[in-house]
Amino acid sequence: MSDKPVVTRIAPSPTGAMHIGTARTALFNWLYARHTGGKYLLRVEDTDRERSTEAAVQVIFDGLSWLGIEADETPVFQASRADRHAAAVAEMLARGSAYRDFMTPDELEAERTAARAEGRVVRSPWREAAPNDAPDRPFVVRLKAPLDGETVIDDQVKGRVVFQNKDLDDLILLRTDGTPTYNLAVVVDDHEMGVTHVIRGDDHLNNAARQTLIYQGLGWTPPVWAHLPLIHGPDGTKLSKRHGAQAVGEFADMGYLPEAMRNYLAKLGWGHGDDEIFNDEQAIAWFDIKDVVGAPARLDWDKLNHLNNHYIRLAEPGRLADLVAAILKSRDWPPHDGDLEKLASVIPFVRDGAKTTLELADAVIFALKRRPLAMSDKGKELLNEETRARLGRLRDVYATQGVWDVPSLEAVNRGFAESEGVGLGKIGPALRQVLSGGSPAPDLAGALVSLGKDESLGRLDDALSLGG
RNA sequence: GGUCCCUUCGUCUAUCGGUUAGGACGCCAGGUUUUCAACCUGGAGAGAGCGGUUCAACUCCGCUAGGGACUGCCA
Repeated sequence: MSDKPVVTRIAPSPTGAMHIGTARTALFNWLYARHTGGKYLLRVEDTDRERSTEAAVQVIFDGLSWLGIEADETPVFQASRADRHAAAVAEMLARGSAYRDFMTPDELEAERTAARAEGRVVRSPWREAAPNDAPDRPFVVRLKAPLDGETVIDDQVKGRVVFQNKDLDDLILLRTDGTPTYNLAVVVDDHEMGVTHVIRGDDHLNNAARQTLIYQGLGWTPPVWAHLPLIHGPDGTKLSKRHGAQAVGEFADMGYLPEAMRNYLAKLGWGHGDDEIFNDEQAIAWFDIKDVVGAPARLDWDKLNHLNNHYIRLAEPGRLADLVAAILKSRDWPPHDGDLEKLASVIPFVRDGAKTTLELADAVIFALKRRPLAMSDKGKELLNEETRARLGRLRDVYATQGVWDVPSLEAVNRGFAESEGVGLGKIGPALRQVLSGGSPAPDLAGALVSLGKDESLGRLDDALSLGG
């Protein structure tokens, strides 16, 4: 709220996969920090020891670095800060803004039922108990929240949200085993990490009010809040596995480029006028939390594909070659010497129609095939006597062709068809089969160029000698 | 049940009370064409409903309906 430098953070919990919504939240935090010249931090919320695993932590690191949004400082692990959390609770106890609650699980359950029936919030009888009434049994520490008045969240996305304090319960700060709960840990960590802007999913909007009370109980100033709507599946329900993908890693495996994801995710819930395609510099220059849309957005595969295609067409062929090679390897495609170079030279001819690098991998196979190519049934059908003779003459034309590029070969093909007195339609399909062996391939000239003169002539010779 | 959030073309969105409600993806039609794409041109397509405030409402307010979140000693 002041002119302090902005500090944002992403605080995922390592529970197995990193949801794409978490990735977008990270993106927005990153964009806002960059936009304001502030810092963007990462904190791993691993206080749930049962679910947190090292592998799950790695998933978060991998997902974030794949997306290209690196934190400005080394990650903080929440579990390692337990002593700080405990100290904060001790402070609250001392200040009288927290109390020990000795309710048994059964009593709590009964109170919960009663409270719900009466349409009110759970209240503990220990809230006003004298300190020396303390029985000798396990207890939790609860926030002693105000019973009346209101708590206002001046949210940057949702606007002014007012909560009646009577509707806010005394949340648990420390569990029976002395470990801190999420709401306490978040407040303590955010405060001590110097976080100025908490930008997170709007499933936390209610928590913001209660966390504000904790800030007050500690005598601290709450951060600026910004609650982002969630990302839904194409059908408007919560995004889940059955929508095709949910985790960041899955998008990577499906052949999406990180810059395409960044552009697409940025456009989900935020926008800058009519701009659809923009790079990181533009996004950083334009981004402001205040422009984030308050309503949930649905994941639109068509649009993601469109953007991914755009970025595939922009990418360095060498980089795409590496990506495609990795995909082919995972399909047990045996690599040969020079394949990587071949890929880089072929990719420019086949990338226009590729929505993902998976499709790019499909599109490139025709060029990697080794002679002699197996002829498809369709190819055999097309190669009748007449066509065979014609391709023979075309082969001789190619043999004398010096400049082997797209414009020249297009001219050659047209000229040849003319000299034969037929349309290209009489030649193209058969030639395509001969060159590609029935695999998807670019247009004729593109196929010839990406194959190279020697390979093209070789494949022609193979086909023409077949059944002589 | 209680508290809170959300609601413009199929989808993502623009619109700071006055616009023929704009763009993008997708869709449809046509063009180009040797396949599939890509590409070019054109087209259809929206303010959830009902009240109110105002000279004027998609925009402000209220109600209803429909989605969603929270209501855990999970985060």
